[in-house]
Amino acid sequence: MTTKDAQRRSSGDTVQTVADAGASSAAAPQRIKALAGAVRPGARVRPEHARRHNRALVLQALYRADGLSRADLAREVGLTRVTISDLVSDFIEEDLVIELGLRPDARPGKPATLLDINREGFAIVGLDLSNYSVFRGVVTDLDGSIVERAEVAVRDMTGEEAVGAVFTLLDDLVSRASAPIVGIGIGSPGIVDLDGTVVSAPNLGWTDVPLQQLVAERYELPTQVANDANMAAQGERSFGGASTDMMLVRIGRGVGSGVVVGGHLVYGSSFAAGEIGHVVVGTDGGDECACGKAGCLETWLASPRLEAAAKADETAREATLREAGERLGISLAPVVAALNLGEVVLAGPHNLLAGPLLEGTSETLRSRTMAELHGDLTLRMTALGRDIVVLGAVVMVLTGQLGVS
Amino acid sequence: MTTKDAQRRSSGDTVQTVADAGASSAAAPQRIKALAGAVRPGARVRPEHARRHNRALVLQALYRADGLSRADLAREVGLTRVTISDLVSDFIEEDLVIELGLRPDARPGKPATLLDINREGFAIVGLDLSNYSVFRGVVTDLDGSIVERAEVAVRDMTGEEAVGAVFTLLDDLVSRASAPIVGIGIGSPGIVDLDGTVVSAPNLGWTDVPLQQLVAERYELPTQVANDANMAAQGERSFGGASTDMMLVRIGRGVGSGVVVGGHLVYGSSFAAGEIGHVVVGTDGGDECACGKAGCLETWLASPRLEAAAKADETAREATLREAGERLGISLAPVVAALNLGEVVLAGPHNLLAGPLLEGTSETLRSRTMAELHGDLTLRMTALGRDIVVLGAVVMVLTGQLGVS
DNA sequence: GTTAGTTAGTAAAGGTTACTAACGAACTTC
DNA sequence: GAAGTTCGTTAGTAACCTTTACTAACTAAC
Repeated sequence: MTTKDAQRRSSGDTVQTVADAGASSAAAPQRIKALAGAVRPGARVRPEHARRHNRALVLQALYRADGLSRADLAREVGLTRVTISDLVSDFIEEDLVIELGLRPDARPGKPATLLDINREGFAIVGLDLSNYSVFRGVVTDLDGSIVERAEVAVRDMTGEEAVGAVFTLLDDLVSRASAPIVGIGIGSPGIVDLDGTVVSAPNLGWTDVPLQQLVAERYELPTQVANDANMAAQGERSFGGASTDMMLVRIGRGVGSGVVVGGHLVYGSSFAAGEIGHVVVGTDGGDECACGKAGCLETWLASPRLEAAAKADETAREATLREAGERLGISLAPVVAALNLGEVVLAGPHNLLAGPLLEGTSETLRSRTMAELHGDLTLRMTALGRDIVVLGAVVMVLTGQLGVS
Repeated sequence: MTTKDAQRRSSGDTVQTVADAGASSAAAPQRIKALAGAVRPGARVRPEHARRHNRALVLQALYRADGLSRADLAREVGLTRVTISDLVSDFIEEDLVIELGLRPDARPGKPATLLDINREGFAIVGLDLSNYSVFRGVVTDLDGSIVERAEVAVRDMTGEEAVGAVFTLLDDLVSRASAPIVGIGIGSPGIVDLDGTVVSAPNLGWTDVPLQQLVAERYELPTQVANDANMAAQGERSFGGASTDMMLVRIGRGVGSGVVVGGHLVYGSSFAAGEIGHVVVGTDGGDECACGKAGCLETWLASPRLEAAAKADETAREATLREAGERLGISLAPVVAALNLGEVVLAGPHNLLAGPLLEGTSETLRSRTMAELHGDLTLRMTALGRDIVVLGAVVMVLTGQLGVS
């Protein structure tokens, strides 16, 4: 098996991230090679690429429904029992899959050996840099269950110093992980390109910061950096059970969103997809915005305004929140129609969003689109709360390294 | 080679369409098996699936840049010269690729044998059912050059009768094709699902008409049926050189669009993506629409209104057209921002759209989004004119059967 | 004119992958 | 206890792409 491993490892493409999982962890029984070097779209397929794809399918099936046997997997994935056995034996050798024992059912035939992903045997580190006063981070297992938390205050930090804060936070979390780390996911504000370079994040004073590369090299771990709202959308997709055509709208100091089409995140022609905060809403003016225009979505929805309104009397509070919701509905209606979205999810301060605002958005969306044409549209709050970005970061790592989501 | 061929042909998945290309044409030297039975996403990869993928890559490279040698292909695609030679020899046997002769250059080394797709050796049939008074059809070669045209009047035809008109048109075109037909593409109005069933097309009185299946069985040819605006977007992508993140807006009796994200057409959660005609625009009312709402995009932009305005005096004409354009811009702005589109293309009556309307849309889009954030946005008319839908249908066939676009 | 170096394309051999066929193991049902 | 069923493995095969090595055909330079 040693030669086989060496060959498999040496072959293949350059990967976005530098190192493989487990390299920095003594506890790792074997490297995880599940998707190390994913098949790039549009590239040729060699036998080992096919193998990787099939490995991902098996992991995905195991991840979704635990307690499957090899024979179950064969039926589910469409490969033969022989091939599945071969793939599973690889996984078991890497400690990525474990045998749970015999299936307890009373059925004819030899009892099946149930398998599961070794969900607690590996860790993932997720970071959320979107809050202006604090960077938050977590360590989770493969299920996304949070096992460690950490924060570092960053108020007014910018540039190199902010990068240093990321390292401080990661140093802490990585040292506290008790299982081999599969990878690091980081949700950053601003425009982030496909290589995980933060093209522009004004609040952090970052311009063309190759954060993904910096982190990957420092920790020798596969790293994914992406926009915070996009990561939140990923998190909602996997852990919030959102549909394959959905939009996640984050409302906080600003307004951002992540758009998922056909199960895939949309990046856009210059990696700025989801940046809807400075779209002008309606044809009747509005407050002046920091960007120079008037009536931007952010002027209606940014949390300072909503919080101020919330402190007013009950009637004014409700009116302001409902109007904000209506404005959101007005600007989302064309997007919902054009993409035929099945679901729109809001994330942000629950006390501000969950009441009249959500209702206003919902009613406006319905009254401004053709519901009968586009089928049912679900509008709801996320159930993931504050952890939505870090969980999204975890999903990005799971997807990138194991092909699982 | 015979056993090999037989095996390759017998294996494989069920295909959306029933028959392979060339089955009904005596002139076909061999079946085209380029992509017959495309790899479904999420399904396991067997060796032959990988082969199909690589075949598509080679064809794609040849399609885009003609005059490539086997060695060029090897460099381009990333496979070895040996493998490329093997793939190319298959293509040549199928008559899908031809040798052009030696490269004329004066370079060191053995002169290369240039290859090209046999662009004139096969035909594709494309139909456009979106006009309310006439079904249009064409026969093209693999380049999309139109070699035959046909029409059939369908004013007030609905239901079975309209299906009959499709058959009449196809009978004519199929009989006039002088080369083996690779497949049939049909752009239909209304909601069309992934199987090519017209879920709903009110103008034609169609509900759940399995048009793709009907045509595929009748002509024993691979068939693709999709929404007309979506097909137009495909046509603009391939033959109009549009970018990978774009939107094509068709303005005629109604307003429809096709959205392309990351190079892929968006279908939406209930196959109604692009249906933006009945989105309410602005917050200042508008004319009543047949759908019951007021101020729908169609009330501002549908061609009867524009034509009426065009007959008025010059000042009123320009004002109406510009206002219509502005309304389009208002409703597109959120979509452009959310998806970070690089390009928006208009298709429809040139005399109505190309002037003040386009300008109004362009200015409105710029003034209501953050151009500096989203990079340059191109807004333009299509150069494909009336043929945009039939050409899109041709692209769908090319993509579906040869993996080329 | 000869030699060296380069490029194109082919041939043979080898490794990986997943398949089919067949079998033993372990259980239920009659 | 015999028969049937299901699980997982073993053995052998087909398909695919690779590496290595070769010939053919050209340019460049001495």
